[in-house]
Amino acid sequence: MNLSKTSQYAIRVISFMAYDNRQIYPASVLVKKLKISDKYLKRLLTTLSKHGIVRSIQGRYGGFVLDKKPENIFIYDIVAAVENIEKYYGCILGFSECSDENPCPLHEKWAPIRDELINLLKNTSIADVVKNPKIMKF
Amino acid sequence: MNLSKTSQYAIRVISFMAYDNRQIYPASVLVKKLKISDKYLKRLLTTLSKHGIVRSIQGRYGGFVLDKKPENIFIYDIVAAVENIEKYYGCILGFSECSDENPCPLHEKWAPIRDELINLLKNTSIADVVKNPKIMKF
DNA sequence: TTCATATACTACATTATTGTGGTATTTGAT
DNA sequence: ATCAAATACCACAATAATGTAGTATATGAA
Repeated sequence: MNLSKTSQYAIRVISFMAYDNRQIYPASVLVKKLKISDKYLKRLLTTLSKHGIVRSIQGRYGGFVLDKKPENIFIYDIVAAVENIEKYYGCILGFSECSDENPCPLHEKWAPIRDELINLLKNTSIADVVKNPKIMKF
Repeated sequence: MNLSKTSQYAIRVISFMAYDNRQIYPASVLVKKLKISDKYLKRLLTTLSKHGIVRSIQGRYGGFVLDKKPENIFIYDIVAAVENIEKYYGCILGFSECSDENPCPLHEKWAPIRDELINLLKNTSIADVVKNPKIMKF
């Protein structure tokens, strides 16, 4: 019951870049700092650039930069960029036809919790995350 | 953000058995009723019997019976029987060292939601589920 | 005792996620 | 123009979850 590893990686990278903002980071530096598998992180950064969350600068002295202010990048956007966000709206028992109108037996209990989670993702920006980065060891 | 398919299967089977309690169901009947892959469901039922949630009766005219009253079987027990329940207690950002004392940046917001979910699983019995089985098409 | 029909077990197949390797392409500094 | 150093791309490897096949074993009814 958590975000995918890919989402977690993405949040950590973006957070690191936000922590010391407006600087160009080559992927190699991010790999070393965050200890995420080299090729996987590079691919992830390309994905994030295609979704307008980072900007990629090719060629020598290139790298990646945040494309928005940390206050305007929300966890939800990052998760939606790297995995299928629909998953987070699904029925906890897996009934595709489950809805407010046609609820599964757990719907009334689960839906509010699910909504809280989605609101958490939607309302939490990378700026919020970076306010207390202690555990992230930047 | 939902239970694993295996957990969902398990809940549906147990719910079906609770809906018409104290009857012996051969796996073949459960497979047909619930449209879950034959061998996968049989293996799942064996797992559930090893965890004392159902009782298996071998040989001709055998099958599976609930081993407790539906009021005493909780979603949490079923999930814990078929997947690693620790997963549900984990940090949303994946930090293994994240805790109340050493929180990740999302911990304060996430922990209460996570606790609500766990309470939902712990406090909801199969009897509760079966009260409104409409969507389950029993 | 035999037999039909049930569960138990073992190994393999498929799929999705995560991780790796090699090469092509881009581009600023020289 | 060339080169170093960066991203982009493509194909494959490893792992975990889910699904399938075949066989062994159990047991009540006849």
